[in-house]
Amino acid sequence: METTDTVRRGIYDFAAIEQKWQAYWEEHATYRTLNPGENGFDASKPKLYVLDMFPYPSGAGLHVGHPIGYCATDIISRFKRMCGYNVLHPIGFDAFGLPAEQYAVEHGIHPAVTTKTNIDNMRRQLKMFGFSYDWNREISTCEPEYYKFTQWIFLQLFNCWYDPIGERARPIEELVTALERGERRVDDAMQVMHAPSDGEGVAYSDLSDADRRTVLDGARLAGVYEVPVNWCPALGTVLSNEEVTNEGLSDRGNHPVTRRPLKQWMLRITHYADRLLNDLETLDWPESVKIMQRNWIGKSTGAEVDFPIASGSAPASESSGSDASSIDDFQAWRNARKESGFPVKPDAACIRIYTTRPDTLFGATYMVLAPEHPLVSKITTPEHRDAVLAYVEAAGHKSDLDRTADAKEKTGAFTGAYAYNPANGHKIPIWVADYVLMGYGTGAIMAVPGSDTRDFAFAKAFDLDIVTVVEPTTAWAEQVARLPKGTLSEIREAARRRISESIERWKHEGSEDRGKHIAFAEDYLKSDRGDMQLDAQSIRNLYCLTPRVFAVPFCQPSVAINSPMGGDHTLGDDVCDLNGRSTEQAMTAIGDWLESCGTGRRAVNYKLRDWLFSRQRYWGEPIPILHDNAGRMIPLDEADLPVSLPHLDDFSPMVDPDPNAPITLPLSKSGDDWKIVSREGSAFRRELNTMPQWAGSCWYYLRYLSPNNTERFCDPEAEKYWMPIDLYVGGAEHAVLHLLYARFWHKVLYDLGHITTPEPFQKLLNQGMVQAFAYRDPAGRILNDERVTETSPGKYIVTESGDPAVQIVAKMSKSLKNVVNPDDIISQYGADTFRLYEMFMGPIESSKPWNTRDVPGLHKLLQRIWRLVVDEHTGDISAALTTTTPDDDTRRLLHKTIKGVTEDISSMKFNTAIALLFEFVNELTPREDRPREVIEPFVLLLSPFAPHMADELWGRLGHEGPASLQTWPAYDPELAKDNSVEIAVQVMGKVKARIIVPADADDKTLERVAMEDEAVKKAIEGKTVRKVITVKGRLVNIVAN
RNA sequence: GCCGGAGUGGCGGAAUUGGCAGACGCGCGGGAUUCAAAAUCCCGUUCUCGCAAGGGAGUGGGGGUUCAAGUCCCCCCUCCGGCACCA
Repeated sequence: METTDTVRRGIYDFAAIEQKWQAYWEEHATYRTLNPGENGFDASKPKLYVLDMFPYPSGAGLHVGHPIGYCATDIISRFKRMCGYNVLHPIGFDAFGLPAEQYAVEHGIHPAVTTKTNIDNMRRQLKMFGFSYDWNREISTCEPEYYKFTQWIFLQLFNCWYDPIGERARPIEELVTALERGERRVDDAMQVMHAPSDGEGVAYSDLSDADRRTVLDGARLAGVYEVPVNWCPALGTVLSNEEVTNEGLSDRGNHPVTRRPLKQWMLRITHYADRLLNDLETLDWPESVKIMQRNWIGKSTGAEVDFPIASGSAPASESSGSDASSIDDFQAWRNARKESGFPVKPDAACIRIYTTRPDTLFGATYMVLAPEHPLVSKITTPEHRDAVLAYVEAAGHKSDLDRTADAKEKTGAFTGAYAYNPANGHKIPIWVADYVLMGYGTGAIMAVPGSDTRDFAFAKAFDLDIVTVVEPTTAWAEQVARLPKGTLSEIREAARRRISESIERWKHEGSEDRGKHIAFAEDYLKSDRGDMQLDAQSIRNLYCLTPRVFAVPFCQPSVAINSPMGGDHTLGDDVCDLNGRSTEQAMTAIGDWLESCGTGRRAVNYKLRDWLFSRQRYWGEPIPILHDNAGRMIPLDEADLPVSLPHLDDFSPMVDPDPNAPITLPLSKSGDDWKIVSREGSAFRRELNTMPQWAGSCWYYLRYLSPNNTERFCDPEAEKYWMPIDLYVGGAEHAVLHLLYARFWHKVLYDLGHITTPEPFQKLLNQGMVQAFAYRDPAGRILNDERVTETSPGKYIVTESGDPAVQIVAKMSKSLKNVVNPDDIISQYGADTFRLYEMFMGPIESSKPWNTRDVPGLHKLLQRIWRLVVDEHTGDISAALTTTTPDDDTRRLLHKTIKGVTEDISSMKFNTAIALLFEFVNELTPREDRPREVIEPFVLLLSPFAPHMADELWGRLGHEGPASLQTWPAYDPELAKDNSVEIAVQVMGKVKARIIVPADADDKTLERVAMEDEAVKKAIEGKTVRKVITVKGRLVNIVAN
């Protein structure tokens, strides 16, 4: 034992080496990055800003999934630094928000304390990996020095408005000026009219002070609105749409979420919908993330159409003043609309709908209002009132979860009221149903059951008319024809019944385009059940006649029919004839027609909702707003920032299982000295809501640029130099939340001239998840590796029972007890081994299982590299390390390795880069003579991956300073090529021989050498050579038969 | 249901974008070294038939294009992620 220790003095002591170099880097500020203007800053170098998504300081610390992205960015940073770049590579902590606070609540310690402890632990872990962060730029979002500027940005949002004409945010003062000059006016809902026509609206100067305030507050990008919000009783706070899963549970903690109307701070991200959508095109992001953002923004184009409510349907009501009006004379309404044009706000006598398929207007056979739609109570007739009220009541009580679960079953209630279809004057019933959402479009739809799946299902359930207005394509009909036989015979039978019932009426309608269908129908009735083939053409005919017999409607674009129908010619000249037009043409035609008639207009809609920005929690940024007794909101001055979070002993959220319990805010428990602000003799109350989790992370990448600037959120010179971020690496779970919010704030700051780039994150990379192996027993139970035994490679049994088990890949989870702690791995093998292992596991962007069994392989690599340089017995430089000139093959190997590693790092293929390091070591290990000329550059190649060992070896090789500050080795492209290559010779596509030829051998040489080969001769014996294909440097294929 | 991504040895994964499938690592087998073990070094390792030489099959399944397909086209299956009454 003792002898071993003394003899092997030169053993690879990773613990000592890593400690030594981490201390050195810290002492010498090796990775300190200078800003433009600082002493020693080299402006001639190109810049690179490499950013990791910063971590939440959770009590559990880092698990092995975190560092996989951090290793990747560290390798890139170190590599580019060696290539001569100024590299900005910072880190910090996302310390505010629910996870930190939940932890504090659960452990009964103040969040400020737990957060600090957790950050200290995480910082220790991060340093242990040897990442080359500039620790001078470390930030934490919960420090007042940081959130001072989070609050400052909030004030920017509060103090600006979105100008739809200039398509950018502008200071609110500029709106005041425009309003005072009369360039913009105000409508009767106190909304700014951005392009008022003559005499329209009210002049701002004519408004009272209170109204002026309402106008301005309504225009701000940050404002308070009463809206139905996601309330999570268990967390005691509201949540944004993005924080609620599609099961209606909280993103964090999986608690139920209910809807309740509350007055809340909203950020008007919807103004930026188009820019957030369009600018995605300029970004080098994974397509999947772009798609997710596009879907979330959910832009659609179509039209808004007004449907006048038919008189006689609305009851004479008790509160006549607010009652919906109605019209008696459809023609008169049309004429009036032609005069007035399409009003900005729908008048009381009509229902405004939004549709993406205005070309199907003639097929609108009924209308549906969302249960929350304000017109519901106004148009419902007395005899339907009870049923409708009951339905609306029930719909209101349904949680999101219930609504999702019942999605298949269509429910609804008839209001008793009717509206006129503006295209054909048909009187159509108005229903209430919860499949129409108040939050999208206008909260009302025209139902076109012939061309919409949901309307179709609803119409079938409630026996409403279905008219086909788009002729199905043959392709669709063929698909239907492929349905199981039973389905088809059902269609056939049902169709027969419907046709015989309706054929007389159809004839009577005298529809022109029904002529051909009627002929078909008569044939159909004459034929026997058995011999009537349901070919594609019959299916199309049947769908045009009686779509109801089908299981699903035809919803694709095609050609318009029945638009109008034969019997519709009562509308005089004002008919929009779409028949025979393609869906695309019909859209244009109906759009023009609607606009000329004043009954509709083209419109754009978004799924994106405004960002619900207040939280009823303690551990977040206070919102820098004061309230006066008149209900006015007063933004604080910049000089009053930060509004420090007051210390509270009881900071727990209000948790009441009753989803309608009145809300108490944690900050209301603070003393009056914080809550009440006196100014010039008046008392003001502080805003008691806090900002959400995401606020701090919306701009942290800007704070890194100049974290110590107390005057500004960032230094303009630094911003101009470093932005945008050249590489941003993090988990895919932030695809919409963080990445959308941050882009929004960034654009606002850009509009206001505070920063110079329209987008923050130029290139984005999602690292894959680190999973774990698990095992499934015959009963389907999932077990971890402690409970199974490997009997032979790939075969497992449950240790206890002997049952067979199969290996599967699962998420690491506390419940499975298969979470790997990086501290354990590092204490056993060192950080360099850990880094190499994580990078060697596979492509950075794909998820893959952690396998501790594989780790020693990478440790062995480092030990072998160590022994290439150091004599293990003496601790001196190995005697095999010589100053002799390397032979040609060795030099070629080095240059090939440099080329490969350089290219692989550049394209972030770290796993194959490490494979090249292995190959180099495999080749050099057995050599008695290892020229320094190849070993030294190799140590530099190792540096980004295993920085501690590289710096140590570099020193032992007799150099001053760390390897990580050296210049990246260059390669000679000529030397990186082989001079002879092995080429496969195929006969009819099968490899029959291998030949060695010069690397640059031309086609003729290849063919000649191949034909001379004995094995080839044998293979083509007795055959005629038809053709010889040669691929230089790759293969020869002889076609012979 | 819709939109993405993926399926390659016992395992993680490579494969000039149409050109020798399985680089590299793990595991496994064999050998050297050792009194022995660990460590180290060397050899082998897709499956299958065969003592061997050698043959056959093979990238989720089925079809196709091509001298040549893991890679391109059509159909299908499985897994993972996202969205989900968005009119």
